[in-house]
Amino acid sequence: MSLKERKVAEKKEEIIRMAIHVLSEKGYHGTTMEEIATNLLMTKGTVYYYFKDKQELLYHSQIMLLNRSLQQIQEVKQQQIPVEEKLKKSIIAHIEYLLEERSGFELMLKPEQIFSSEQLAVIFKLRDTYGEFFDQMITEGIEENVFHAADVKVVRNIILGAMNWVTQWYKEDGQKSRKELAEDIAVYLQRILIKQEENKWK
Amino acid sequence: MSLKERKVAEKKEEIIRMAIHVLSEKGYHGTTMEEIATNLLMTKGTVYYYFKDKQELLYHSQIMLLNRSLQQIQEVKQQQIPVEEKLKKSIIAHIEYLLEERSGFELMLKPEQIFSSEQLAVIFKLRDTYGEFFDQMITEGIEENVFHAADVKVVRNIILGAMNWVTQWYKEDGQKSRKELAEDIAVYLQRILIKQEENKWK
DNA sequence: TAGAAAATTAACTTGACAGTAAAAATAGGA
DNA sequence: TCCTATTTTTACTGTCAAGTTAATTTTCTA
Repeated sequence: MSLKERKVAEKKEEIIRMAIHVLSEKGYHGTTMEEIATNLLMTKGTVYYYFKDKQELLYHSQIMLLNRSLQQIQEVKQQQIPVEEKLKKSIIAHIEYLLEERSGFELMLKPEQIFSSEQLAVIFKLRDTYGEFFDQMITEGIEENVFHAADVKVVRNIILGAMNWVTQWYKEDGQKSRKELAEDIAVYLQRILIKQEENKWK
Repeated sequence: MSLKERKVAEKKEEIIRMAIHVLSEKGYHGTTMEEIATNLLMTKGTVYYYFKDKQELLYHSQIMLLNRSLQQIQEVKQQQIPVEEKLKKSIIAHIEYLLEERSGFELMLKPEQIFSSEQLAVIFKLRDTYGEFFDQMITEGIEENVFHAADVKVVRNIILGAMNWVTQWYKEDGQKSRKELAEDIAVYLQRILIKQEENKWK
């Protein structure tokens, strides 16, 4: 029983991964169920055996991506390091993950066009939880007087925007590795918040 | 003759504007020519009379948006003000325009999925020109020693990303007006580059 | 190893939408 | 007012992809 269930789950995951892959290249409407299936050497019917319809498949793709992101940031959060370090690590982790999946994320842009309101509720909840992690870090930094006071929500979204935009312009051409890029961006974004060294001399 | 031509041009523009509007809500594949037409109280056939096909219509939508952006930033560029002010004004203008059209821009995200390579070349050229304005300001600021040295390309894209992301999260609910929001974001983004006041006291 | 349950396929239906073409309406000048 | 250009509509075709269904194959178990 559990074995069989695991097999089904595995298959589902396989399909979801491919869906993420294809969807990211062609967008929701540009992707056909047939194409997803063919890429996995199966037929459309099989995909429909595991997923009710295209929407549901895409929905699960989003959930998987979001959950993995959440897991990552949760790990960072638990570490016993200064808050500015946490923020930096979170930014780096986010960008690296984004570039790895360079993709699925891109269809997160207009979910209202696609999902049912129940599905949207779940997606937005997860997104929000993710965003709140950043809020917490920012607030913490402000309270500890490491960061400038700021409109937390605005700053959070500046950071998210700058990070998520990376897929739009970064080319994997060797100029800068993903890691280097992520670190650079983290440093620049930190500047928005961190109080300068100079203050310590006053 | 010229009068007739102007009439045609006006009609085309009317269609383009509606196309931008509908496309922005539903995305490229989610938008039908019929819908664009119906919204303008005309029939699909009329739209095809003015535009060869859907792709061409969308293409012209993009060009219009980009050209208007360019015009705006060019105006800012010509002003005789300090470079950090120029940057700030450019950011504010960009965000305000973005929120006004809250829309058409969103389909700029994956143009490769839609346009022919000739069309793409034009679009990318315009985009690039736009980006270069920011590069110039950043470089200028660094040379004048007003800004920190930085990887210009990375910083430019952080700024663009943070700005363009606004459509994803800003709600027109009165908490903050567009103008206030734009100004706040400009201030935060400036911090990435501007050398702090404190330096003057060293 | 028989036979049921699960998984897969092939062939089909359906609907939607891009694009077309010819007819109809509207204008504007002679 | 008639005639020609332009503009608009109507009704159509063709295609493509989502989703279905029944038949077939595979897998598992008693």
